[in-house]
Amino acid sequence: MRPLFHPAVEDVQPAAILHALSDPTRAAIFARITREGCVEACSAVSALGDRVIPKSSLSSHFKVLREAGLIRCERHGTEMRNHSRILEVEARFPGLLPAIMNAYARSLNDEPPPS
Amino acid sequence: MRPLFHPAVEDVQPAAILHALSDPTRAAIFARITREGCVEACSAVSALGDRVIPKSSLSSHFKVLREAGLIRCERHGTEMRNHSRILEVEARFPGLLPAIMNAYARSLNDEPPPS
DNA sequence: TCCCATAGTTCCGAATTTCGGAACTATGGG
DNA sequence: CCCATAGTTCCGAAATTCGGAACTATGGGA
Repeated sequence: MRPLFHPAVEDVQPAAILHALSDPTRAAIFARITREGCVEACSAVSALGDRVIPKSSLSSHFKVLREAGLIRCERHGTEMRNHSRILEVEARFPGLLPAIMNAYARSLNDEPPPS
Repeated sequence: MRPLFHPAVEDVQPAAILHALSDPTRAAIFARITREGCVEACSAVSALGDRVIPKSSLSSHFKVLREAGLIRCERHGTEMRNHSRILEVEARFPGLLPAIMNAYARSLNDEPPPS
């Protein structure tokens, strides 16, 4: 397995970032990776509410985030470690990712889960 | 023709905004409406580079922007006037729209059109 | 009033994208 | 060498997007 492709930070496109984060599931995954520094792929499953996300869907979510330049993925043994590229992206597009994550946090506060 | 539906600002969702603006054409339309204050729909066609955007596509782009809460549309006679809701959205999600528009502006500077 | 031009919307089939189960591959440990 | 774990790929079904053609709404004449 050759290392996965990651775009150089100067090739990262706003459209790709917005598309990647326009999916709440991916945004939650990215938020978690950023918050925790490093997250192993499958462990993210159990953490996103109680919804079960199929492995194949998760795999493609990670691929979208990686190709958008939002995360860096490397294999360690049998597991995949995912790191946030937020600092790199922040340098290129100042304020973008914090604003997006704040917006999601805000809207989650506004609408607590329908209990 | 009854007035079009516009979401209240407190119902505006980050996912919808990111999805709407993840399309460069829509982002350009929104940027133009915001910059100029008010733009009539079809006049936006000629302004987006030299690419011809079919009327039906334009119509659905405006619809996506409107339903995401980014613009307000009202009919005046036979034409449609579109206003940016950037101030409302800014109040709810501070920094979000400026950061997105800066990011697009930045990436356009980085890659001038392939002449 | 009727007709026309302008401006947008709707309809609908084709192309593209997303979803997710099942099968497959990679890696490390007995 | 075989197995368990972790992810990826494949592929058909479902959902979205695209855009041409037909349709509708509005206002300005004649």
